[in-house]
Amino acid sequence: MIVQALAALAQESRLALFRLLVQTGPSGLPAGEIGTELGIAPATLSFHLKELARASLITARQDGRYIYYAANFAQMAALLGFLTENCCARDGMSCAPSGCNPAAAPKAVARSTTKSPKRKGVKT
Amino acid sequence: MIVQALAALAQESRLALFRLLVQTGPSGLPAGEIGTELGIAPATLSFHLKELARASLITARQDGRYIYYAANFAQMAALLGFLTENCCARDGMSCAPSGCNPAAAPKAVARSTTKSPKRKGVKT
DNA sequence: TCCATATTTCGATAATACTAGAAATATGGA
DNA sequence: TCCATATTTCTAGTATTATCGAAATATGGA
Repeated sequence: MIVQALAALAQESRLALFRLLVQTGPSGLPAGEIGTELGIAPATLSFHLKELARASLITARQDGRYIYYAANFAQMAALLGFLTENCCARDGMSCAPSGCNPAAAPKAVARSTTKSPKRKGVKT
Repeated sequence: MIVQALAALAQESRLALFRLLVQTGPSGLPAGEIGTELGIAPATLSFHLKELARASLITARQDGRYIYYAANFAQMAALLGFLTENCCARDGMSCAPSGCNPAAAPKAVARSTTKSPKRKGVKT
C-alpha cells in the first residue's frame, strides 16, 4: 500500500537508509555495513529494515552469512508516479509544466500561495 | 524538511486530501468542501490541513469566509526529486533506466521483496 | 450591531511507533 | 562438532500521533 511506503520513509533513520541504498544501487549493502555507516544499533536497524521491506521499498538477498539489502527501484518509481497521478484532472489543464513533471522540478521550494480564483464570484 | 513532508503524506486521510488537491489543481478547494468530499469531521480536517501546510505541501488562501487550500506543486516536485537524488551514484551506473526515472515508471507495483529465503521460522 | 456560517483551537483519550538490551537464530569455517 | 560472527526476535519503556466533542474565533450580511 502507498501509505505504508510513505510511512516507511517518514522517519529519519529509514529515509537515510533508503537513500543510502538508492545511491548504492542494485548491488546493495549487507545489514552490518548499513548499521555502521548510519550509526544505528543492530536491533533498531533490523526493525527499520523490516519496515522498509514490508513496504516493498527494499529487497533482501542472502549471500553467505551476510544479507544484502538493496533499494527496489520499481517500487520507488511506482510511489513517485502515484503522487502525480491524475494531476489537475479536475481543473482542465491549468497545471504548470513543472508541477506534475518531477523530472522538470525546480530545486527551490517555490512561491507559497498560488493565487487563482476560480470558484464562485469572489472579490479578493 | 523532507521527512516532515513524507510524514504528512503517510496517513490515509491526508494522502487522500493531498491527492484530491493535486487533482483539483491550483485553484484549490475550500476546507468545508474537502471535509464533505472525504467525510472528515471539521476538527480532524483542520488538524490534517495544518499538518500538510506545515510540511509546505499545501497552501491556504482566504477568500471571503472560505479558506481555499491548494496543493503546492513545487514542493511536491521537490519531494519527488529528493528521493531519486544521486541515484546509484556509488555504483557507477548500474541503474535500470526506469529505476531512477519516475516518468518511465511502470504502473504496477512491481515484484515485492525478493522474499528473503532461508530462515526457517519466518512468518510473513 | 447581531446573527449565521466557516474554520480553528482546546482538551482528553486511544492507538501506534521508536529505541535498544538481552536472548535467540543462521551461517561459515576450524 | 563447536565457535565466532551476522542478523533477527522478544520485550518493555517512552514518545508521538489520530480522533473528535465542545468552545472559541473570523467573516459577511441583515
